[in-house]
Amino acid sequence: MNEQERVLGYPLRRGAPDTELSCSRCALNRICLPAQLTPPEVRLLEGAVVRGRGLAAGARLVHAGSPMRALYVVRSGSAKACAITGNGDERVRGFFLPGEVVGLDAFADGRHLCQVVALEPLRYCMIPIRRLEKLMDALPSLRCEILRLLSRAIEEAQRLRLRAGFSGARERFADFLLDFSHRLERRGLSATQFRLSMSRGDIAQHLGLTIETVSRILHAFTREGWLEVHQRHIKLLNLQALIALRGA
Amino acid sequence: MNEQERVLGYPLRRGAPDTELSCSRCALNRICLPAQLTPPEVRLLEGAVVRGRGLAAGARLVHAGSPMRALYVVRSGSAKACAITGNGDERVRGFFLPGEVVGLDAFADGRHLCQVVALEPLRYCMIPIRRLEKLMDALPSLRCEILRLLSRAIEEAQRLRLRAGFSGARERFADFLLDFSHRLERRGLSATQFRLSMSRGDIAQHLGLTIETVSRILHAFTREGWLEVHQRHIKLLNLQALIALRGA
DNA sequence: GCAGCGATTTGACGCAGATCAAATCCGTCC
DNA sequence: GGACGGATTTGATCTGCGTCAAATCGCTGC
Repeated sequence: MNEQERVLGYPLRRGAPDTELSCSRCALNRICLPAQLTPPEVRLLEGAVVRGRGLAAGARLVHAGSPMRALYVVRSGSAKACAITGNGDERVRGFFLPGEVVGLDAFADGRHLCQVVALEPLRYCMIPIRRLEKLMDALPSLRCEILRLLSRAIEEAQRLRLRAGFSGARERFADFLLDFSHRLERRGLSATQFRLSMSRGDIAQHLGLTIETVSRILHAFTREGWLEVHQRHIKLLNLQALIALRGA
Repeated sequence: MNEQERVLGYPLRRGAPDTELSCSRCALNRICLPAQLTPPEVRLLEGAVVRGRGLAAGARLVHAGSPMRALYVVRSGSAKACAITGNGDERVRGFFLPGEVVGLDAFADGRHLCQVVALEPLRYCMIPIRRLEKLMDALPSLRCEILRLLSRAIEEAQRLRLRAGFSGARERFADFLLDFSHRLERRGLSATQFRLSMSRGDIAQHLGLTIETVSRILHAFTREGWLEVHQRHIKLLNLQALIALRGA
């Protein structure tokens, strides 16, 4: 399989030119923003969407502190959001997979507080914020969808916060793996075999652990027969064990 | 000073009947929802606001899993939001002070995922969700304000998550005290002398610590001359030390 | 005033995970 | 191919905070 055509395992249709821009025919449209919209509404949305240039791994999709110009949606590849601390080092706040919306935290004061960095070659769509506002006036269902997305992000952040506060390293890591697996599955990819697009350091940051601990846990899970690791490739062998560990 | 008139230190104007319902004359209107609205817009909002009955300490403002019927705003008193785990025990997600909006996390699927419990006698306003939606159609600036609130809640939750993952117990506790102090100050109350309306257990839950650790840290801070404690009353003596500890 | 009970404090101890250090792996550039 | 540098693994040690246990405080009702 040509690696160019399977960035993060996401299949690009051969012959579908990259310049094509149609939410209705996009393979992500069940996951992405238009999921709840009627076909005529989707057509209005399409008119507002701009296709971004591709980004190389390591390039920034949004810069910390930059004014909010648009919402972004990952088309292929993946990215991480990082807050920058006073000392200049970064804290990984989260990861974005295809179909996920980037930039929701910038409504608060019109600026992006995190930088968003491509973890691998990244393609994306964007909806300029002015057009989005006009569209929200015209389409109450789009407005609702945006509210839902924001609300879900709150829910998710709070869940992660409680996880960070209350569970041990193994639980957190199991939860991370299961969450990643679940998100891939929703995109029609394998829930049990995948490549982690982020470094051990990024995972550790995200979970509030050290690199060493992440490495040791991975080793421990392997020893227990719950998974196999080869570099960044993961094969989950015992989902039940991971689910039991995470708790409910 | 009559305790009835100073719930959480928030002064109720004598002679202002509790049945009064006017956002424009409400002492909280610089903090609450209408902060960004023009006077005519506020009048429209007023028409949608319903005054809730008072709640006794320990009573629930919203029940976990109940359908979202309204957004609530604390008028006086304070409350905590708790997630209920599979085992039935609660995890404190956050606290609400006068002027703060309760229920934003319910947009995601139309149900409240947390219960919200009064920590002391509580009075509140509510905006039925149907009316709110109509108002958002009519008032783009209200829609923006709601987006801002949601976005700020994401930001806050993520900040707390990173805090839980990366800093030690002392740092977390200093951050908690400073946050509480800051929120009181915004309400025109003392930033250095206040009563914590929640139990040590609630604080511990919220910070991902144990009761014993909270107690010990309070003791340690006292020994270092940074604050004085008498039951739930706190007097901060050295804000700079706390700020330095929290980090930036 | 006193009994009773939950909330809080204090002390002793153990462990999970951080920290420090060194070895090894892997991709990349000459 | 060989050398370099960053990423990852592995090992040894240290420590902050959780856990368990007991004492003390402060409110409520009698």
